[in-house]
Amino acid sequence: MSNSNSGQRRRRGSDQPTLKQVADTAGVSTITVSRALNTPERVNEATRKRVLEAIDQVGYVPNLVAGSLASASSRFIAVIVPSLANAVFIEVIRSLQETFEARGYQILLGNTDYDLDREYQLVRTFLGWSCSALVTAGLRHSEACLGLLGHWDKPIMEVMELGDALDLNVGLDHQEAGRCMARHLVARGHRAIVYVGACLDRDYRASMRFTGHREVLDATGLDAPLIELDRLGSLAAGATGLDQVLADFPEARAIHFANDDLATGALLHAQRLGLRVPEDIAIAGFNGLALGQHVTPRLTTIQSPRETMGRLAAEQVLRRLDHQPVTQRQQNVGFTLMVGQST
Amino acid sequence: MSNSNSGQRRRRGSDQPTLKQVADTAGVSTITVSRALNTPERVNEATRKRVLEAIDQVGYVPNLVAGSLASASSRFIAVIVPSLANAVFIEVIRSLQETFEARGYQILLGNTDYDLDREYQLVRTFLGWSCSALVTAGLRHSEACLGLLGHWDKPIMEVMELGDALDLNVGLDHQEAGRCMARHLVARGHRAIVYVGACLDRDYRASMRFTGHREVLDATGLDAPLIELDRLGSLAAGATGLDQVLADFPEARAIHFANDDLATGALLHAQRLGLRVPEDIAIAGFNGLALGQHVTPRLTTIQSPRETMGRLAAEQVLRRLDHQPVTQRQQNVGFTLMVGQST
DNA sequence: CGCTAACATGTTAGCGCTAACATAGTTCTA
DNA sequence: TAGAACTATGTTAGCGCTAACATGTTAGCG
Repeated sequence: MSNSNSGQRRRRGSDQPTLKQVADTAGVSTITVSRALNTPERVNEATRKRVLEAIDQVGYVPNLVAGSLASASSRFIAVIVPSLANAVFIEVIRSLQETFEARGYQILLGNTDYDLDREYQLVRTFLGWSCSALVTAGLRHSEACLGLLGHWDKPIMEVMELGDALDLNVGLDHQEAGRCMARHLVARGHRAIVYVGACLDRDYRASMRFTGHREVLDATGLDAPLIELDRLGSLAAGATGLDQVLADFPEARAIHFANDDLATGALLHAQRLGLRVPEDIAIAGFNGLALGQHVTPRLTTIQSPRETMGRLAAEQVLRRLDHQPVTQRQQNVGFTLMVGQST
Repeated sequence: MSNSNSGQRRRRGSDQPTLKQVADTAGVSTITVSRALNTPERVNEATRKRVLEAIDQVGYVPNLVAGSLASASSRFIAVIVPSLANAVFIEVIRSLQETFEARGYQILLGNTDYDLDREYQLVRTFLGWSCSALVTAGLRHSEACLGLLGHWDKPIMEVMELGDALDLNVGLDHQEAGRCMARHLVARGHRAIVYVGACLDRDYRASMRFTGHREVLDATGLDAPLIELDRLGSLAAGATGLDQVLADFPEARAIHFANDDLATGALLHAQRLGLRVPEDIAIAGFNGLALGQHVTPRLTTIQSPRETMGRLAAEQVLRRLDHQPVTQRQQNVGFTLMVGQST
């Protein structure tokens, strides 16, 4: 029996004002308040005004959790990157964030630390939050992760590189970028060229660039020695890289670094060692970070359009969320060789 | 009348498996499945195993939105910073994220772009997500924002600086840091010292450092000229800053920059101009970014313990969330003067 | 003036989960 | 050996909101 009052359970929940209280204050029903907030064009202007006043009056803050449960979707966009230590991802995140936030979406940031199992866990968690879309850096995923995403019917955007994508794809051709820089070095007359990467098994985009690099050197009849550092790209690692090249390949006259952090670290280290760049050793990087453009000699590098990549990716996803047709599921943002004085 | 079948409403919601289906498969009630996931120690081991198998079997992914609504709290931690362009905040975010993620909390990142109104909007949104705690960079908030937070009963952590905090506080004394560097420059024998900042109205911590700087110069009987750049700290802005000092204060022999980006930009620009550092002009920064430690001459700067700050802040919040007593509501993480060759 | 369409608002029934209370079985204590 | 204390699991009632359907009201039309 419903023992009407005595045996009542204590309520939980926050003691924040709810839609109901706003509705009572404004003298309308809860759904009208809901509509005044979410689809204002469907509510008479006078009513809407009354509702907004009531909201102010009672100090109402919408409970987005409840809204998301009822509508089975949140205004979250899951963004998964392999690292927050790398400026490249930060810049992509920043431009994704700007574009999404302007449209009322909130980014949910996940960091895999280059571990596909962690990616799977993050995807699981994010699916649990009823995200509106997923943006992930890279095309490689675990089987388990693919299993989850296979059932999912919301937009999936894979950024950074181009290839066989699950859904949407915005990026650039890393192998071609590697070829491009190798061609430049060869054209400069260099013959003894070393490629220096950091953790290429994890940063597989850098290893794709090495593949392109090697193709060109092979075709030119040159050796393509590789030095792999066991810690991720940083200025300090770049200095170590230079030392290692000098020790292992004293004949080397040019170094193609996997990224600008390494290259700049090496360049600054060369200064400390009293080596002339590019006369004694030429140095090239990849990414086009501000850093490399401020050192003397200016770093030769490849500019990856990170802002553009983030913005385009976000716009593409937003288009899909607006049910507008997406004409190009894959977009190549390209890259630009920036010839500095370091080669 | 309840027309039992014909007039049924169509359901919405995702077609994902729910707790109920797991429960049926495992032959237990939903609450047991819930407990097996959230408080496993309260479920018999054999039962728990059966439940976990059922979860695998049906491919269940917990709906965290529903869970949060029912429990009136999510495992979100709101983190609000003024900028993602500044490496300092990125590093703090990274160490917050590591510490929180290890304990199963997810960061909800907000970027105010140094705008207190945007901070208010972000706080509103985040409260709507039933966050477990709020971490914010800085002690300054709008009235409206304080109004919202006043009612809120969950942990609030203010990081970066020290002062009159709402709840918890981990940071350093920026005014003292400014004094420290000014003392160093004076001790080095410099008399004509210029402070160069960027958007000091927004980056008010930098202006606190200037206040400390001026105090010391005042006490020494020296002028404390200030140059303020109208764009945020970057290498390029630092170069501009140096140019401006050379133009406006040709007698200047030392520049105290508001941060390392500016200082390093100026240092690299000095190299391009053929100026000797520190003989022609001494340069000092603030933050202790890796960058400044790799240039030649090595930058004199103040190391702010950003990793420590993030970790301590997160640990303090976690302690509060675990209902453990928090002994120190305010923690000073201090700073270290790092004397390089640039002064 | 009756009909339809468009608009404005309301009623109802959950979304999927967990807090609170309830109940059974088991171990321990006096 | 009664019953207190503990363990393991279940039942019930929402959390606060919105989709779907329902109803009322006004405008437009021949």
